[in-house]
Amino acid sequence: MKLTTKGRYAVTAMMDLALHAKLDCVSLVDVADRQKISLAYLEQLFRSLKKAKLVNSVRGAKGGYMLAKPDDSISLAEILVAADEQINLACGGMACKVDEPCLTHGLWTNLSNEFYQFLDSKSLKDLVRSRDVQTMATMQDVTQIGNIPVQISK
Amino acid sequence: MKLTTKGRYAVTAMMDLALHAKLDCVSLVDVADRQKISLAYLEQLFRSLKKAKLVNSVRGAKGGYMLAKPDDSISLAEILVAADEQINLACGGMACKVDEPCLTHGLWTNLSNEFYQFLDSKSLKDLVRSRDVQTMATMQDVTQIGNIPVQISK
DNA sequence: CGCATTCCCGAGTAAAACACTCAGGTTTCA
DNA sequence: TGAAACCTGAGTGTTTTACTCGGGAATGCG
Repeated sequence: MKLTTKGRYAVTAMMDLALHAKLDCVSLVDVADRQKISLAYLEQLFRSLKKAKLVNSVRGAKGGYMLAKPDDSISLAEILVAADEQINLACGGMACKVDEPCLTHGLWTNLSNEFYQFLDSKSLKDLVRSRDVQTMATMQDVTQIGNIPVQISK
Repeated sequence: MKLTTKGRYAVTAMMDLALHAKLDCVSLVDVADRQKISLAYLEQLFRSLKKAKLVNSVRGAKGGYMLAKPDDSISLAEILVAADEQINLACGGMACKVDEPCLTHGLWTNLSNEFYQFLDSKSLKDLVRSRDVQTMATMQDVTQIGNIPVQISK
């Protein structure tokens, strides 16, 4: 009943993209820097996100990643699933057979479904819009100015 | 985002108690048998459930366990928490400090709370009442007759 | 051209969590 | 007395997690 850091990082990184990759693509170095996530780990993570068609990539110098879809059509559930974070509380294997399911089998599948619906109803846009995310984001940008003095204008 | 078997077993076992320990206490041997769970593991599990005051125990021969409270005042959340199943999606340690929380910090705490409320709104009584649980339970009882020919009457 | 930058990829690995098991002890009923 | 049950701490193999590492391939820039 807990989230892996992979899932958490995936959401964080996607929010970072939503905040910074409006016009241009963003390099993972920047994301890693802003969100304090290991670069190598992020690269691995973005492989999954790309495979799930949530981000597009631009290779080579000045390359990076950007959202593959508008932020209001990417759900929290999608991101988590892309990061191997299966939203499935159901009983795996063990004594729970198809012909003789365990007492709680139905319970877990129902809960999983309900929970999935819930997470699927939250879009990346919703997340990014919240007040505290906005203030956090500007704080991170301010800190960034020291490192990257050029503001994106074009 | 997945449940441990410990949490699942805890709920299953509590449902078993709710179904069978109406008047008398039920031994873990019976529960283990009906629900196909290792006895030793169940014993360990019931330590936690007892510590959480969800069950009472009767020691010695003819002993066993019973619910410590009426089934409509035990929630799914309580059971899961008792089984060390923390309902907490929040970011643990890492780069997320109190003075400088990560972008998603608020998000996870909110989600955790919502999810907890949800699980806390489901009582053991609700779970046990569902149609498929009832049919499963009677099936298990029928299978039991071979092993324990005496029906509890008093 | 060449070289820094960036994405891309497979594999490896230390540490933690999980899902148990075991060996013994204590209490109680018959 | 002895079997049945709860009680307890410790141990252990397996799996998962959360990374790291070494190298490769594409691309922009001077």
